[in-house]
Amino acid sequence: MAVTKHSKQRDAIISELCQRYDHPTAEEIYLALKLKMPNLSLGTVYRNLNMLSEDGTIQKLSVGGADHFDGNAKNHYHMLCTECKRLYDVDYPLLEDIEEKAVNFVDGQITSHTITFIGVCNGCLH
Amino acid sequence: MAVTKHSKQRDAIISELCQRYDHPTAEEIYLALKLKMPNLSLGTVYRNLNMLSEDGTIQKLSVGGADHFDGNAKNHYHMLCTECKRLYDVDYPLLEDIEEKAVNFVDGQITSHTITFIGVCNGCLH
DNA sequence: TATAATAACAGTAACAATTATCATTATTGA
DNA sequence: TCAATAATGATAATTGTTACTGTTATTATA
Repeated sequence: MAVTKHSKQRDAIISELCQRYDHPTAEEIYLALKLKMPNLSLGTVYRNLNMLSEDGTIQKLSVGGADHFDGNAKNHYHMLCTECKRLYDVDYPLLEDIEEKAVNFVDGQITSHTITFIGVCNGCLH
Repeated sequence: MAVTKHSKQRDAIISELCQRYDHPTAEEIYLALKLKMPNLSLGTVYRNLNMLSEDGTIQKLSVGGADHFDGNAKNHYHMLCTECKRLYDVDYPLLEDIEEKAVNFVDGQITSHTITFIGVCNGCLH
């Protein structure tokens, strides 16, 4: 079902997600908001994150383990640290033409693409 | 723990995975092999797939929902159909230098990268 | 080729992440 | 203001995966 009505919970979820750059999981958002909205429900967080990512308002990132969410809906790339499992933004310039080029290697239509770099972050190297 | 001894189950799992190009989930491999090995255990399939992917013998692909596995351990790209959720190989040429270039945008070391095209496959378009 | 050490197994329980259900509450348009 | 219904909270159910345990199979060595 598409997003139609407003709700304080949804606004809080979006606001929380857009204020942070650590690509939290549903539970991490839930725990953060629970402090200010003690009777927020985890199901509500999941429901909203899924609706919003289907809307294209936010992004869902699946990299193994729990799903992460990104308040920045514009396509950009990520790095996954194999040690701490954290996801970082990578400001590598968008490969504008990669989708058109890839069409030649694909039986179907391409609507977007993701790039994830795998490695170890500086925090974990030291 | 690393792979040391041999087993018929492990050989069957590798063989099954290398014979097919549909990047099956653990359960799909289990169901396929169960026909010939009726007392194969799902836990054995998971255990072996995880060990083998840590070894670098195979690849684990996390794209949301259940993990998929790829018998081709060489880096290559994939396309995810948003309709049928199937994963396809994309023979797009490897971006050989993208990791070196990305280092400038990352706080850490990069060991590999993945690219996933998102779209709708021909089967689902018709 | 027997044997001892132990990796790998099957079966099952436990766990974690996510989704579904349902009665109640909040939002919205008329 | 009120009716329609989207959204919520609480909880149950489901799904995907891992951990545990006693047994079996593999392997190296005698």
